[in-house]
Amino acid sequence: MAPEPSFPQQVYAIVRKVPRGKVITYGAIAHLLGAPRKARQVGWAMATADHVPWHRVVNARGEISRRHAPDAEALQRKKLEAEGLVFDVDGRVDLERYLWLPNVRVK
DNA sequence: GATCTGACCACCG
DNA sequence: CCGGTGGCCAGAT
Repeated sequence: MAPEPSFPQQVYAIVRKVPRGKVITYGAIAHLLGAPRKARQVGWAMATADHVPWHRVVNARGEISRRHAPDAEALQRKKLEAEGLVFDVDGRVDLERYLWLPNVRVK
């Protein structure tokens, strides 16, 4: 049996592929891994994640998820803005515009 | 080992 | 889009 990469590891692999100026949602990641209901585990994976562009991961509504460290929320927004993303007054981004999915290269 | 909590989402209304 | 509910699973107490 081929030792498949652990769930968190697969999550990291996807997050690392997210290009600059784009974002991905937890649900999208879980869905890509074939576990649409496992989105929560994606969050856990991110919690222990390191050396991954975690700031490019937002929730299903395009908003920055509430985290343990309040500072990180502002930091995440700052980084995304630095990559060209625009937040609305509600602190959300247009997923239709910024959501990135693998295999679907935007020209 | 039961219970609660948590970087969440899909579904329903 | 918003709010409530159920589900999933790992970590902490």
